[in-house]
Amino acid sequence: MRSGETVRGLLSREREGGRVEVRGWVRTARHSKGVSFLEVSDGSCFAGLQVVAAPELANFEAVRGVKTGCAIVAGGELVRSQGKGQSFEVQADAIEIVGEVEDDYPLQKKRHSFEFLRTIAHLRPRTNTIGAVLRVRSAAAHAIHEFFQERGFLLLHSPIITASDAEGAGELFRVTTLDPSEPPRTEDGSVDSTRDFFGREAFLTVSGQLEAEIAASAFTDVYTFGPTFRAENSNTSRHLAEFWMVEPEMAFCDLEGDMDVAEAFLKHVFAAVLERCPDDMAFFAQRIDKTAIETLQHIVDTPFERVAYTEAVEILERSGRSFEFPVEWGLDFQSEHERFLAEEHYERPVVVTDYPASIKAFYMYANDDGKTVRAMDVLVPKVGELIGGSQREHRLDVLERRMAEAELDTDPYWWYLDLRRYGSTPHAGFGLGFERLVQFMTGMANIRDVIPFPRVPGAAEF
RNA sequence: UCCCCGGUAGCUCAGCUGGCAGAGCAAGCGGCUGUUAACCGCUGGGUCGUAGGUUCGAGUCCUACCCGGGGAGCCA
Repeated sequence: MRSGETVRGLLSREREGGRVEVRGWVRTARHSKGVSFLEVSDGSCFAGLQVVAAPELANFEAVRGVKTGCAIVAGGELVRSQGKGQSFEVQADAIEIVGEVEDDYPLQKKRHSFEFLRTIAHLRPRTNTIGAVLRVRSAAAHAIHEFFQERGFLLLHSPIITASDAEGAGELFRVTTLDPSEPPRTEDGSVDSTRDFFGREAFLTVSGQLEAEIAASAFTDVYTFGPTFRAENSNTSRHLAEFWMVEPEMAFCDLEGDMDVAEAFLKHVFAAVLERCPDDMAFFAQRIDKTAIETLQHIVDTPFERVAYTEAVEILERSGRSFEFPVEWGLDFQSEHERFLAEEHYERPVVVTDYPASIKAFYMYANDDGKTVRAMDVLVPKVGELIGGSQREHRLDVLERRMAEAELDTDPYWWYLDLRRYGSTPHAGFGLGFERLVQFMTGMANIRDVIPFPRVPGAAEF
């Protein structure tokens, strides 16, 4: 049952001829008295393969009952198509109806709203749009591993369950095996976490960065690519409670090296997807976002601009534009500011560096000016920030001072501080939300439609 | 969490200043010899999100709640 060729393979053949077998699900069926056309998709590519059934088939009457959603295996000669719209088709000599479809199959041969498709997440991968999204997602994931592996980065499997709260920010999901109705309690009445599964409080990870820093202190260049979790009650088209993050970390590396890698990384992933998913990208350009392909190609072809935060503030102030939110040194950029810089001022991706320390995390390397840190954000046209990264503070005394200023309890970070005691090196890394990357590549408006099974506040179906 | 918009057939929607519940697609049945989201004909299909209220009469007006979408904040 596994010997068949994919639709992708059959359609990419040089020439017709030979008996082939195609297996998949019927996208649309057109029946007339003397001939039936079944368009079969197996998910291997955007296009389906047309199967032509004639009355000579032993089960022609049954084939006439095949409709959208049926699973079939069709064998026959691969021939040049007489009709328009496809190069090859299969002139069937046998069609096995493997899985029938009940009358209430919800997918139709027409456009559905994405809201509706989310309610049938078990069937929506069979649609044009979600199918193309998930192929692009897979190709992008492959390209990400390819980029780092080719450069000798070690893949680190950072833990999903952690006891530390990276950055001290973001709401955490609690991991516990205690009975919520009757947890063990200490003498003062609070929940006794020492009797929980791990003997302490535990949470789902919000970032693999700190663990990646551990690994970079042994393997030099490492990356993580895994799920992360945020229990924020934010209900937007750009947030998920469960999402995937890419986080490289490099020892003996400063912010300039970090930016070099980030730029090469984005160019590699976009170029790979454009090359390997041309039909899917053409569909996005046609139906979702007209500029989808040219936007990615532009980023591949264009060197990124680099500008310090302080200079970027001056550019915004001199622009003469009236922004909804104020521009002032010390304030973080709003989306409108980021988009102005990337879309209108530079008309290309721009990396903004050296942000005020007050708006960035405690672990970022402090500049000598006493005001800024070695942080960088990659801003791209249309969406703004795509990557956020920094050179890390590797000087123990400075790091301890910053943690004190941030009023962080240093006890849970004893191992993180140890790294600064034993062979500390300048190092840097960045983070990228994988779903936002897929959103950017495809032009999909809602992040819930670029992950197979979205988890958001109030919804974890499927 | 805050602001705005919405919820009518399986899906996408129309339904006017309150007065008999509608269309297209899908489904079922029939027709059609090369279709391209095929086409043509017929048929079935409704707790108008939920609960109250106003009214002779509510899909329509009012209140609360639930769900969905867009935006904001926060972020990736």
